[in-house]
Amino acid sequence: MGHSQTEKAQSRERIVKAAARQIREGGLESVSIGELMKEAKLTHGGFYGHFPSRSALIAGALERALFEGEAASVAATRRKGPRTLKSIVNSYLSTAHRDDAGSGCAISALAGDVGRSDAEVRKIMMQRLDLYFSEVSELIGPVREAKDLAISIWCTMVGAITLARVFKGDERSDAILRAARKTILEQEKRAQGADVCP
Amino acid sequence: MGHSQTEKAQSRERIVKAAARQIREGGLESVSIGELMKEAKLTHGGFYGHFPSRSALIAGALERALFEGEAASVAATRRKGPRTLKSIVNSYLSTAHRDDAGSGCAISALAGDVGRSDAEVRKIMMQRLDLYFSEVSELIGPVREAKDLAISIWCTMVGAITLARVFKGDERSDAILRAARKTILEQEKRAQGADVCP
DNA sequence: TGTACATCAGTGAACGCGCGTTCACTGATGTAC
DNA sequence: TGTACATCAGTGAACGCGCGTTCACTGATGTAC
Repeated sequence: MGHSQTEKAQSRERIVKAAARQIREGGLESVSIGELMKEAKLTHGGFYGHFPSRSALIAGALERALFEGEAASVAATRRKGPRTLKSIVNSYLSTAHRDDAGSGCAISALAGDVGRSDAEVRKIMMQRLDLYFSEVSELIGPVREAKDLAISIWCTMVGAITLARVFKGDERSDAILRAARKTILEQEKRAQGADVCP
Repeated sequence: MGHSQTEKAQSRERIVKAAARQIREGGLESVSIGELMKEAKLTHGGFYGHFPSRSALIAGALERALFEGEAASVAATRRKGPRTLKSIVNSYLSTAHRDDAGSGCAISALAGDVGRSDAEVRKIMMQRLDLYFSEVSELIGPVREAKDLAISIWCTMVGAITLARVFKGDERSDAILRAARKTILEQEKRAQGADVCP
C-alpha cells in the first residue's frame, strides 16, 4: 500500500461511517475499536493512524451521525415534494425511522447519552439542535412564539421516537407515534390560525 | 455478623438504592459492581449473595429508580396542594429536576438506554409508562382523545428534560423547559375548552 | 446458665476476558537520479 | 528505462487495566442440649 491521500481518506471514511451507525444503534459507549476496525476491513492497530483516541473518534462519529441523520430526513421528505413541517413530522415519526435507529436521527438516538457526556460532545449536539429549532420555526412561519413552538415540537418528536423504541414490537409503539403526529400537526394549524379563531 | 433477615435486607436495600441512583446519573451501563459495593459499605464478593448477576441487578435497579422517581414527583407536587396536571408538569419540567437526574424520573434519564435493551428490561419501563399515560389522561378529564393528548404530553416532557440536559449550563436549557411547559399547559386548556370555541 | 455446634452474610484472593493503547515492523507505492 | 531509497498506511504482538464472576474461608450470631 502506498501513500495516496485518497486511500487513507477512504479508510477513515469507512471507520467513521461504521462508528456513526454503531453509536446510533448501541449508544456512544457501544463502540469497540476492535469490532469497528473489522467492519472497516482493517486491523485494530491501524486505528491510531486516523484518530488520537477513542473519545476523539466518538466526537467525530457523533458529528457524522447528526449529518447523516439529517440527510436521510431530507431525502425522505424531498421525495414527496417540498419540505414542509408536515412532511418532516410524518417522516420523523414514522415506523421506518423508529425501526432503523442506525441510519436515523442522532438526536433521538443519542440525546440521553450526550446529556451525560462532557461539554465538548454536548456542544456538537447543541449546535445541531439550534439549527433544527430554527428550521422548524421558519416553517411555522411569521407567527408569535414560533420559536417556542418549534422547540416544543422537537421535544415531542425526540420523546416520541425514544418512547416508541421502548415499546418496540408492541402495538402501543405505533400509537405513540400516531398521538405525537396528531398533536404536533394540530398545534401547527392552531398556531397559523391563531389570529382567526378567538 | 449473624443471620437476621433484617440485616441482609438492609444491605440489599443499600445496594439497590445506590444502583438506582447510579443508573439515572450515568446510564444503565455505568454500574460497576466494585464501585457499587463500596458505596453500600461492602466488598465486591458479597454482591452475589444478593443478585445472581449484574444484569439482574440492573433490572431491579430500574424498577427501583422508576418507583423513586415517581415518589419524588408526588412529594414535590403534594407540597403545593392537590396533584393537578399543571403541578405535575411544572415540577417535572423544573430546573431542579433537570439538574438532579440521580433522584429524578427514570423515564427521561433512561428511556434511550432502555430502548436498546432486551425485552425484559423494556417491559419494566413499558408498564410504568402505561400507568403514567393513564394518570395524565385522567387528569385531563373526560375529553375526546384525552389518552392521545396524555401520550403526547409525556413525549414532550421526556424530550424536554432530555434536551435540556444536553444544553445544561446554557441559558437555552431553561428556554427549552419554558417552551415545553407553555405548550403543554396551552394544550390542556384547549382540550378542556374544545367544546366551546369553534 | 454454659458449652458445642450450625448457619450464613460478608470477605478477599484469584480467574479469565476484552478493552484501549503502544510500537517495532512490513511491504507497496512514489520519487530521485 | 532501471535501480536505490524514502515514505507511510496498515499489521499484529504485547502491555496494563478494570471488569464480572467464583469460591474457600471467616467470624458473629442463633440454636440445641
